[in-house]
Amino acid sequence: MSFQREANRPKPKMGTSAAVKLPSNRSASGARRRRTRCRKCEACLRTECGECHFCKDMKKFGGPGRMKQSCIMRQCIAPVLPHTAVCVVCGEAGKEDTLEEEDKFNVMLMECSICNEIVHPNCLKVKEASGVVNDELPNCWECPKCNYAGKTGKQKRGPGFKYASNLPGSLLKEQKAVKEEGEATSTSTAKRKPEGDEISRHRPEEREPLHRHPPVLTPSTLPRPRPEDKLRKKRKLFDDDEEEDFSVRKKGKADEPLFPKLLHQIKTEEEDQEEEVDEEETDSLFWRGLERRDRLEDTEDWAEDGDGKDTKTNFPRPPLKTPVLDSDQSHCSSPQAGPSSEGGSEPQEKGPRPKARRKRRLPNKELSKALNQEIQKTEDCLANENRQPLKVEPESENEEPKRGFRIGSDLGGERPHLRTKEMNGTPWELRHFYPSQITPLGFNRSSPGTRPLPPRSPPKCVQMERHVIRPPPISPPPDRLPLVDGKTHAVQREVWMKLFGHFTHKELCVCMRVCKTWNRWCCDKRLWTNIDLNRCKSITPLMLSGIIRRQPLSLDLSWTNISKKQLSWLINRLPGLRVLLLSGCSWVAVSALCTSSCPLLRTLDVQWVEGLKDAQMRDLLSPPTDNRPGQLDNRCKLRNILDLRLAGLDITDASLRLIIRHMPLLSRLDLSYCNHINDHSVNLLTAAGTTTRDSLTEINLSVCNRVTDQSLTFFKRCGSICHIDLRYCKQVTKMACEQFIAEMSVSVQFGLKEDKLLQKLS
DNA sequence: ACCAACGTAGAT
DNA sequence: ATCTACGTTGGT
Repeated sequence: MSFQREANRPKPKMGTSAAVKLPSNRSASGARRRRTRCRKCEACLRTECGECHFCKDMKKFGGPGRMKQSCIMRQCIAPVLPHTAVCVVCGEAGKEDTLEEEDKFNVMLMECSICNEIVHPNCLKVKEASGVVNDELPNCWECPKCNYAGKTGKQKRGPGFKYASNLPGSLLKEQKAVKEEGEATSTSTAKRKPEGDEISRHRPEEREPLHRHPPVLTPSTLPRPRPEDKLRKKRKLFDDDEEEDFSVRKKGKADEPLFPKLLHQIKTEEEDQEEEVDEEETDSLFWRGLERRDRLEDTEDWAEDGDGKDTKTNFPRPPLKTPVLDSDQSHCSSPQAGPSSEGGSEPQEKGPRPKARRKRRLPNKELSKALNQEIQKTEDCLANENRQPLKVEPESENEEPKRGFRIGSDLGGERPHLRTKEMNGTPWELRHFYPSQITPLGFNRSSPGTRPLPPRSPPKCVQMERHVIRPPPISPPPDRLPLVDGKTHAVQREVWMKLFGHFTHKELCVCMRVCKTWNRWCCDKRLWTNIDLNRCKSITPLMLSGIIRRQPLSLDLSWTNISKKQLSWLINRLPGLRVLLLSGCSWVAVSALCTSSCPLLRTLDVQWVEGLKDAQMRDLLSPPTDNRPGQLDNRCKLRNILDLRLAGLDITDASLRLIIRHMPLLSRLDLSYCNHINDHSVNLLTAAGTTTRDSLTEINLSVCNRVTDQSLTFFKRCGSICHIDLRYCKQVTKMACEQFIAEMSVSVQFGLKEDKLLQKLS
């Protein structure tokens, strides 16, 4: 970046003809039409972030205005053809508005991603050849001519597509940075051993002494193994040509049979298939976590508090309001892609239209290649995972006893030292086991580390970047399941949805492979309010897009090696996120929270985050420093946090002061295993004039060895306190606890639920 | 007419 | 391979 600056200075005059030149494009057909934002997608509806490179360039944000690019947060997901676009054959605009769903395709304008020609499929003379519709982009296909000619369009970028990597904040950069930052990465990679080995030896942790203590955090070099070699081989298979085969294969097989000639159906199907591809992959990756989650679902309580509540609530009973539609629309806003196309029960015999074979073509080869690679990777991963037992140990979230303070489990969680190990090349996998096993408090959760670690390699950030960002899942249009004979199934979608509501995420993933309609239905975000990727070794681009599509209210990325860029990317696309669990992640990744905002976040778990100390806490809690006009507000980005989990962090009163000041709603605070926390800290939290004094309902100070009996006297000031966990605090006596109970009994009845665990009796 | 920003040539 | 700059298009 430094060099960029210099570059700018000179402001060489280069681009005279730049934008205008469309040589190759023009040759084939008329002028290339620039696409324009759809104005409906989530991205289009957003306001400028004011922080990205492009925003900073804008005059309104005090920049020079030279770049003239839209905010990276507002990159349209489905850029559309301009209204002025017309068919090169008949010279008329698209007429899809005039017809029914089924007929739209032939009268809508389609832009060829290869020759750029914009035509009405109906106006083409070559009807025999089939066009290949690109579902990624509205009104985009490979026209019959090009398709027939076997052109690949490789050389050009598809219309309307922007390389994410162009974006200044691109992962590419980060990646580089990371690399440089710690060469540990590569090292670790090299060292990394085959998963198999690791698996067998997971146990060790159990033996490890429960060091709960503030682990000495190692430098922030992230141990991110990125074994890609393996993948590499596979990828090859999907280069260009292969990719086609791949898609074709998929569709041909499963779908065709179902919906033979209907264009819509075919389209849909393929679309779905495509989706399936993504979804499947993604989903499968979710399995582990999902499965886990599902199991726990019934008992899970974290929903208790506001945050979790919503999340969980809907799950079982699918409220079928289709809130999502709007946003989705954007995605499908394009005439062709509209959800509407689904219902097609029409026999597609309609004459003249070229049979468009729907195939999901990525806008450009690069993209597709990248995507395919990812898919491949994912598949590999899947394969591996499937091979292994899906069992997972309960993770913090899940296990979390309703009350939020489940000490043992979470706390016991990972210790940083683990990380160190990883860095050294030790099995990253070990992490998985730690948490559950290390329960100093004695709450060992079952599920010993049965879970094998999928030998996944972390994805390339680059690839993630190039992923097309998709809007939330569409609440699938068909009200009823289309049948092969053109009729529809008697059972309505809502009923199906209720049924799906009882499935585990894993099961939903399976359902998604059944048919396009189920695929869509099962992607409904109401079925995915909680997405759990806890301990998922590698977060791939597909997973990220899968997450975005489902718009979860709760996301657990604990103990994953998610990168900052990925997290940032996610957060910015999950505006409604309520619960974010990042325990055990690196500070580098968590720091994404410093620049992204998730105003609705209620629960933040950053326990055992390596490298998270006072200074970092300050960055996390400080209001944006950028007060240029246009900036939203300078309030703390985490001002609405109710539940904050800081177990195992090396933080001091300095952090507490910030928390007290910036989190007025804080109700639950987990400071267990924080060795610097002492009576003075408690004094601060409960001092007159602080909001925490009245807002705190639960506090976890277990294994805080500097806390003494005196803290209990401070807690008497708290008006709402209901739960005080002082277990394993060496300096807290049982006597003091009993005294506390006795004194409080005048107003509130407390009881000792366990040794040094005070709980309000209600 | 004005603003936003697409798509790409050219610089790094 | 990336990133910047900008002519020009598209929308209002």
